[in-house]
Amino acid sequence: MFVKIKLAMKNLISNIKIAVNDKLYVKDPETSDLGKKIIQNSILLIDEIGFELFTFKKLGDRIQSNESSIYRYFENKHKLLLYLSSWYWTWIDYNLVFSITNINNPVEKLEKAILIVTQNITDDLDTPHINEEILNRIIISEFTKTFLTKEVDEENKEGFFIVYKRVVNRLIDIIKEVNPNYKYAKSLASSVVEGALHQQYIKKHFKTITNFNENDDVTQFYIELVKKTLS
Amino acid sequence: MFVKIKLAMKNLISNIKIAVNDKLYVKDPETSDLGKKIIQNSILLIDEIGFELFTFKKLGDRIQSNESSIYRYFENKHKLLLYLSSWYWTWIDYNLVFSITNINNPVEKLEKAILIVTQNITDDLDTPHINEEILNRIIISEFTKTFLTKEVDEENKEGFFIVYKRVVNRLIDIIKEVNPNYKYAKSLASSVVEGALHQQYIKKHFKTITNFNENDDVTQFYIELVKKTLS
DNA sequence: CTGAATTGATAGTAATACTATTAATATTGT
DNA sequence: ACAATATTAATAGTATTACTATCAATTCAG
Repeated sequence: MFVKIKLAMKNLISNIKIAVNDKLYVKDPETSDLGKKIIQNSILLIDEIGFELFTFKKLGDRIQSNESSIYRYFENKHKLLLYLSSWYWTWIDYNLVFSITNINNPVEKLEKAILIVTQNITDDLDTPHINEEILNRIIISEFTKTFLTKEVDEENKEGFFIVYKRVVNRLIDIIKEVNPNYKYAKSLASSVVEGALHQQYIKKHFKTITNFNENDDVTQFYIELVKKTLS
Repeated sequence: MFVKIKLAMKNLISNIKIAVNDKLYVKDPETSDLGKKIIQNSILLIDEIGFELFTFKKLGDRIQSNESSIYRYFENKHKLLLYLSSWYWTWIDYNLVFSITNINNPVEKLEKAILIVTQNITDDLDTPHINEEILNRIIISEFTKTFLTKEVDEENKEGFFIVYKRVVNRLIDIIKEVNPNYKYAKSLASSVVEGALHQQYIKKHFKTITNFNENDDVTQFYIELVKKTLS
């Protein structure tokens, strides 16, 4: 029965187009083949060579298209990364909402929510042109850079980070449900979401300062940490 | 008596040159006036315009020196940022070690250590050409970028991040002293050090997902979190 | 006070991050 | 089926960046 409901939800999600803030693109990449190719291959190329070395020229070469055509979809690579990030957090948000629907026990809800934001991601086959596992790797190594810029405040006002903050706010609400008297619900929630990305990064690159191996989930660490902090 | 010892230590620190991994520079900037000017003004300029827009040309203009002269000290701006970061973490490490010397109670040690890595920094007058308050702002907004690159693993092997990891390791040791049975000492310590930077950033830029105002210390949040987690 | 080291000035290169223009191709509406 | 329109491709061009190389000027040290 539970499985059936989950499948029904999954079907639902596969028909919902993930809507991204329209200030992030010049032309919506979801509306054309070239657009989808840009999204799909930018994810692969950024994963391969990193965001710093990624250019629209290289992407054009890879998809046998022209640099200038890519500029018709995105103003610059920073906006493209913001687009990919918004897409990712929207997808996480859907998963979060679905995973806690119909669950009434706050602690159970908390555990499910933490799982969603901390677990290792595998590809979601409902989105053929986007590989979530690879997108997750990009988020782990590149997302932080989207807001560590001189333009944060303007871009924040334009709503480029709302989806990310929405995910954090869902966690905040659940934390408050579990313990309405806890003083630092906001900081705890934002710590978990950002911290999970950092732990996933260092388990690959700074192995001496983490207790996890590359394939481990960091989930248990965060569930224990949050539950103890709220007790 | 305690104050006297602290002052004696402070005098000690003022005579100890903060040594930075010599692979990070071409010529040691501490050995010349121009070198010190480069350090001093790179901190100010990066703080003003951000690391992305910072160039050696602009720095040269500012210190009435030449771009090519700056290249005689640092290979590129990335190495310069790594230098500043190493300097910062070495300075934090000194402060950490001094603040816990002669303290035997592990919990007290823990609280002092967390204070050092989470508190708002003010200028240390023992280092005339380096303004720690501003350097701290740079670390908050730029340090994470030093390791979120495709070259992390090589640079990590070259030891560019040892001082940072040394600070984390000091915390790990103290955490283990407080609770030798806790399974995630490493991840907890690295979470606190990186998390504190993130909380300090968002209290300025993403105010809705933190419980702190710009001038608040995030220390209390972390002390409570760690103590509860270890209990 | 002379030779070595340091710094400054200038020039040059390849790559990046675009903009502009025009041509080629595909799509659509009637 | 065909003209109008939209989309994409190709090419060229610009300012800036991130350097390297060379040589002249200055400083410093024995």
